[in-house]
Amino acid sequence: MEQAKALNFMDFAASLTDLEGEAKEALASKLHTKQYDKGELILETGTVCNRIYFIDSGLVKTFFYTNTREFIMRFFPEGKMFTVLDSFLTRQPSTYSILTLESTHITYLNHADLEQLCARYHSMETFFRKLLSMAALNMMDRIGNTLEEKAQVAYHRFLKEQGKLLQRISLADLASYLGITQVSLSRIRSL
Amino acid sequence: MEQAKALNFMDFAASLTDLEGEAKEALASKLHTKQYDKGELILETGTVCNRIYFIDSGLVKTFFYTNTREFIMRFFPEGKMFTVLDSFLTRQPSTYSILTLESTHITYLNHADLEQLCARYHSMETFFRKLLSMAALNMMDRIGNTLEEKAQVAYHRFLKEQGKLLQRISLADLASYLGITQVSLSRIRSL
DNA sequence: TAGTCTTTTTATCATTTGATAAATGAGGGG
DNA sequence: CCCCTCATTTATCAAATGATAAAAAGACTA
Repeated sequence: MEQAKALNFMDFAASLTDLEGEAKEALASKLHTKQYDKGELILETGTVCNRIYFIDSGLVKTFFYTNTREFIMRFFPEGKMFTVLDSFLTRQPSTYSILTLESTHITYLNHADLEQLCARYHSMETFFRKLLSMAALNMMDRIGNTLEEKAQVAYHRFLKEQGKLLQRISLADLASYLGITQVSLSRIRSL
Repeated sequence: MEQAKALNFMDFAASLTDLEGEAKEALASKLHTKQYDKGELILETGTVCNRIYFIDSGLVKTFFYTNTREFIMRFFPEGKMFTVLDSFLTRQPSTYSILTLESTHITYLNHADLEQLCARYHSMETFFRKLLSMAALNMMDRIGNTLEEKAQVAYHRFLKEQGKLLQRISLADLASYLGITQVSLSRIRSL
């Protein structure tokens, strides 16, 4: 169920479901693109997330703040789809923000358009269902890991599973992804 | 998006989507029921989870082991649907087990039947999509909380949000849900 | 009621992590 | 090449949690 390496939104969709010609055209006609510089906010806390994004190139993080610290839900590099799922589904203001960690080019689809496409084309609903399945699986994994692991184990797991990303994110960001402080991560790395 | 209080599988499905008569009949014809005593395993680690469950009455936990401890993913009381999502979707052996904490009556649907229903009826696909949405939202919530919270805060949040359940589960189970030891939980409660 | 088993609490000590501050390192612009 | 800024590491101390053992409290049965 790992998402295939897709170059763009349409390929990605096709890798999940066979979209018949008509659905495919309808989907393509609803897509938009946008370019962000490094360090730009794609979505800000308190805003409803109206879009589902595909990353053509670049890297983003989804995160939230508490009183004292920042916590990162996930990183998304090129070839992945993402959104702030709770806000996107419930239409409520998001507690998460999205920030680009690199110059990033995205393709997106609006919530209303997706709903309409799902209502009209069974195959689009299948696509969306599989997308949600992947999202749910990823999150389930993350819960299990977060519950189970000491920071040290979590760090090494990250190295193994997403080591490539380490070249592209700061240690501060990795720490807040792991749920620890940057100082604590530095300590772990030195062992 | 909170699941409405449903008395049975069919009502639950209807609360999420309008199933047309034919789909409704097809679904109803695929449902099975089963009764478990308290403390019975509904699913054991290493087995593929082939079913999606609705709890007519009772209470279960989904959990996994590490070398040293047990961790609980979630509790599910009557009126809720659940499955071991990763195994159910990927068809791989589950790392989670399901155990009844009370005498429990369930209604279930097999994976193959669900797939078939989804392929045949657009409305069933919508139902499944919404089900996955709810599951994903719940898990997202849990990640955020797990990342963010100190055990003490997590305990009080649980009291507030699911306090009723506390009457029905052991403190040991609550501890492993919160990701701490039972001794640690006892300490927190005494503050 | 006494006895037994389970659950919960208390106590002690070692380990992990957070908070804070300071030192070191790396990169960029004058 | 020097200065500035930002990222990372190191050091110190306090707080939270885990591991272990033992005591206390409850639940159930004979």
